[in-house]
Amino acid sequence: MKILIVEDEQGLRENMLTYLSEDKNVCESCTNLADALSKLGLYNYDFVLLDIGLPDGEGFEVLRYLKDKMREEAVIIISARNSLDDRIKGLNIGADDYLTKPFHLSELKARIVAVFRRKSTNSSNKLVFNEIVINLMERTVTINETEIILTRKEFDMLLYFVANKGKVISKTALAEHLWGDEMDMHDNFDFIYSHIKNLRKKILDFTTNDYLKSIYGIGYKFTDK
Amino acid sequence: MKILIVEDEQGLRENMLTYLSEDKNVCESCTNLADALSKLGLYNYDFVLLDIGLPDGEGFEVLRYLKDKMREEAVIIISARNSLDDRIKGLNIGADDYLTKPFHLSELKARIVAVFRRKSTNSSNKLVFNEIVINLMERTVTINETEIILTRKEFDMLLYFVANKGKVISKTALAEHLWGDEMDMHDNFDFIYSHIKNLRKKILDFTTNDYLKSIYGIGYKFTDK
DNA sequence: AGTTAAATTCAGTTTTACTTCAGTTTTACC
DNA sequence: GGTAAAACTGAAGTAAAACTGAATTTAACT
Repeated sequence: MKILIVEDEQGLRENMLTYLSEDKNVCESCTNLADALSKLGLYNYDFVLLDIGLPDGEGFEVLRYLKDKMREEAVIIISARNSLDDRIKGLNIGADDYLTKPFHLSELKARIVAVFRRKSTNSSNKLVFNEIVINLMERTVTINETEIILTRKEFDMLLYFVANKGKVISKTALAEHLWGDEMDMHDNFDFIYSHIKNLRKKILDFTTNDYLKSIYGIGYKFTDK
Repeated sequence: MKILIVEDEQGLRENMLTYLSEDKNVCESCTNLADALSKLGLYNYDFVLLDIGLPDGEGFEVLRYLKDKMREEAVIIISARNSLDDRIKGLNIGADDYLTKPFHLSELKARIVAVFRRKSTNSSNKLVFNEIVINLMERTVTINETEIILTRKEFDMLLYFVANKGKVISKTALAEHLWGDEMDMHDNFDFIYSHIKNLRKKILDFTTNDYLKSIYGIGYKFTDK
């Protein structure tokens, strides 16, 4: 595989370089943001190992660049900080995994293999909204890495909401999406109230943000912010 | 949304009226060409659902009228004939969609939504007036990047004002747009005063410009400058 | 079949927006 | 400036909408 290593610490960079090269990988490295973006502009890689704290900016820029250009490179973030925010931010912008310094080179290799397998089986089809991660293939939802168990209706409901993130969804539109338009619910939204309530409860058990806002008289809105 | 239904078949007309009213639309209806033109002369609508075969003429006249006056109303033609000619003729004169009887009311609604989305996405979803940004899909209003929470009536009111930016809106026109013409408010504008007051207050909490000017004895005017 | 979970209904409660009202301020016109 | 109509204001009442917990019905899975 062709791997780009973006890391300013000389020792770590050279260790990764030699260690990964032993496994028949083609490795290149650079020490700052500008060089990384320039290299990515010239070549395609299979993997980018990305330090966040770089001398000329944050590694997130690379992620944004790749996401913006719809590039296929797998990215593993390598960061000194172990904050949840950075981890989630990285995964949000499209990173595939996250590694905190210090780490064993063997762990790095294991993660590369794992990410590669996940990407090639194409089951990494996930939607990320802050601490909420929705895996479409597995039909699972995790919040802060703990899975919440949703029923069919709850999951479909959540999907419809996130598919229309930010937009206001009327209760009738919701009903039509979930039950089809044959359903006549003359002014009876009890079951919607019920499902909304249950979905909200499950979400609020693991995060304090209210993602599902009510718009009085209009409907509901799923929001990121 | 404010919808005008032009349909001479009593059953169908009443069905559409009740069905669409359920979705918080303000609906009015008439049964012939003359009334339709008269109503369009008096009020603005968001949508016109237009039957072609009317007792006193062809619905195409309405389309010509709207086109001639450069009106913004979206038009969905409803016709018993399924001839390609009519369809083409209608779309040529400026109809946005075409529906052949008989049809399901759910299909009508789906088309209304689709036409509305097409119309609104074509003309950049967001309305911007200096520091005020109105997002129709999200049903949000931000002033200097902070969101202000508006109720239904406040939001609809604001929309009506900005749609008629610079023009003076009489209180009766405002009342008719927001409540439909069934509402009789014999010289009692208390609720308008109330809503205006609340809307103004919310706006003035975040900007010092008075966008909503009162024209004594006449009405109100939303202005940019 | 029987068991469990999910979907829906129900009745009672809380919340919210809309309207009304009474009192005050502003405006146009004499 | 005085006056009456028009416009505004804060607060209170009211009905609709939304929410809730639990009960019931329905569907799903051995």
